[in-house]
Amino acid sequence: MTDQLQRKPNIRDVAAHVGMSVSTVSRALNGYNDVNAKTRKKVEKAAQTLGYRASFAAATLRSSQTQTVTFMVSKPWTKFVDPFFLGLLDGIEMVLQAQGYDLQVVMAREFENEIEVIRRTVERNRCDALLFGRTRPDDERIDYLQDKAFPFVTIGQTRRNDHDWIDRDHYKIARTATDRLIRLGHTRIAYLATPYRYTYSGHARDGYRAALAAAEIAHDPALEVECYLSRKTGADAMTHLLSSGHDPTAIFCGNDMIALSAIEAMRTFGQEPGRDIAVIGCDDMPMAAAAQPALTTFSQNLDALGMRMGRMILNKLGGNQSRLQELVDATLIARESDLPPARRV
Amino acid sequence: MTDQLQRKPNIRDVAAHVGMSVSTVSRALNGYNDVNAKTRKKVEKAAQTLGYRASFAAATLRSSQTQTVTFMVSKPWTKFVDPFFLGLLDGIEMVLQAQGYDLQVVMAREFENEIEVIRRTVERNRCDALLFGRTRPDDERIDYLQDKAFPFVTIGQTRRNDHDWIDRDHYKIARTATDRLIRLGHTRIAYLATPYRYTYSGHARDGYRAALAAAEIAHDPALEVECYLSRKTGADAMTHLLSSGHDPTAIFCGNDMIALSAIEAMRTFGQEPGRDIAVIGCDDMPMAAAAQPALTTFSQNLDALGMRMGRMILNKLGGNQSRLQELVDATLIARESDLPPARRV
DNA sequence: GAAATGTCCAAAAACGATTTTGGTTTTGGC
DNA sequence: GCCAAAACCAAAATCGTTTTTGGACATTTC
Repeated sequence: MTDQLQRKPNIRDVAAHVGMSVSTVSRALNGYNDVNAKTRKKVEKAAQTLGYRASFAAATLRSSQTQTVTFMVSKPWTKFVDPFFLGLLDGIEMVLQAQGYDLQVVMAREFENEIEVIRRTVERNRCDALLFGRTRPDDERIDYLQDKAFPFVTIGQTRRNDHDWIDRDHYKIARTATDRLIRLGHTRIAYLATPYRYTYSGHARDGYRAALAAAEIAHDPALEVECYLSRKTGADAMTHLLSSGHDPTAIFCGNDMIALSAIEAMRTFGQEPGRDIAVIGCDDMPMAAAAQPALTTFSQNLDALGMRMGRMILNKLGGNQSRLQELVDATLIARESDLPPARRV
Repeated sequence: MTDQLQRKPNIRDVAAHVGMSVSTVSRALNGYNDVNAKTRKKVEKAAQTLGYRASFAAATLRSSQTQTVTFMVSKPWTKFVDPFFLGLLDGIEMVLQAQGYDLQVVMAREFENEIEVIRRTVERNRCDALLFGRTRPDDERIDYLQDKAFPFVTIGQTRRNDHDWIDRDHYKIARTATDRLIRLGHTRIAYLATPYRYTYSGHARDGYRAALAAAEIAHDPALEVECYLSRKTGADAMTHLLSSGHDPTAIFCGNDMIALSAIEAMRTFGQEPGRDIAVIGCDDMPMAAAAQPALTTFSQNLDALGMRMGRMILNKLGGNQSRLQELVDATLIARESDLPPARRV
């Protein structure tokens, strides 16, 4: 039995090398406690020198555990460089790998594809748990996974909300932003919404409306405009508002992309952000700080969000049955784009 | 034999359901041609109604094929929102899935981690091929994979360059940019380099120097400054140049992040990009077009790059032994940040 | 000193597919 | 109508682990 094998060594080779049975090697390597410490050392050493690693397929087949968590990325995230994305993964990965879990990412290029990607992943048993975001009020992915009793955590809520999720508090964000604009003296405040298909967008709208109601400002439906995920969507919305005579003096935007796009459009009307129209965004993407004027927005602590999400899914995998739901606060980052209307003079 | 099974159906259930042998079902489902078309239809239908899908682990174990390609993301890409990244994956995925391959992404959070992540992935046989970028002149990942004869394609070259890669032509990019600045009348042209640890950075430097040499402009080493991957690195470099009296009238930056950061710094010296100092970047990230003044830079057609990369790896997986190496051109996007020094007056 | 309790390990049975081997039917050419 | 070739299919071997079962030995307890 030479140490130099042509083929990849398997567990039998290791067993032969140390002169013990296959089962002992397996138990030694997998940290069972009914194996002598000395034996374990010996086995580990042998595995090391032989360059042995357990076959993922074989281990999974037998134990039906993959030690892997899958994050599914949906179309909008694949197309746009959302700062949200990579920082989040970083946080998740950090937590998972400490417990010996791998993180892998798969992509769904079409909306219709999402459920199919999930099906394949679950039914072929390619991971132990799923993570994904962009939840909708009625989300068939969640129905499916609940039916299969497959562990998952989402970023974002649903109408029924009877599952595990983590979410930023968009209601509070919108409420805070709108309150602030009101306090600055604005009354014609527009809301440039992220697509309503997503649950969080509705929460933000509720926050916006609640702030108006609390200040006894009549809610003007024309000042609520739904935007989409193209680069120019904020500009379109802004152009619509300004050319239809609804002239807002302030806008709260569902995200920074919309805000920056809207700013471009308002300039073509000779309106200057932070002087003629106050602007507040959300997400604090890199461009926000660099923009002229610097954009007032809401931070998102991605590493922290990711780590919390990672801990939640580990919790699930550990067998915790209870419902896990976390609402995360964002903090306002006051910069220069939201000065009061008084400044105009 | 009821159609409603508690456990997940396996291939035996399908076989029993259609009253045929397991091997026939397998061959029918895997597209072998020695199975009657009618039989195949029947089997597929049965699989459909039973909700059967082949176990990934079992199939991989037996066939030692995963039908999966892994893209490894390295630290800098995980930390920064590099526009490079997601668009690229989109292109790769599109090509792979058409041939029935899955794309998955794994992350290496530390530099030292990269080789370990690759080892685990390869040795546990979790995929059929690897993709990764950020190659260095001497890259141990490549040594390892060549030793194992494991299929891979990189984004970027190495010193030996005896492997399959795809790369943007950074030599040409730098040459074009520097030529252009020279033609605009500049002679004190600085190069704010991406980290030299990466191969492409050296290529760009070579292009920069070649342009200077061709115009018989003496090469001033002080005008070459290496930047890193932090957000402020371009600013640091620019500050160094301006405060040490090396005053360039033009700069070519290894990427847009460096360029935009440098612009911030030059403004604190009262220097205005596109008026006092010409600036050319590279990558055309979203911020580049939106900046004031809009940044002259080089495009990168990510979908196309990704698709080409996908085709290359499929080629490899198809058994093509020949060396695959592709150099991709980028086109200059002339905007406002690189006007001639004459404009100063 | 026997019984009970632990500790450690070997043999063998899964896991669920693919692939090999070989046998039976169909087809087609003469 | 016969034979060779092609088409089709069943049985069994195999991939490399983990887990179950149970046995051997040492140590403690009565």
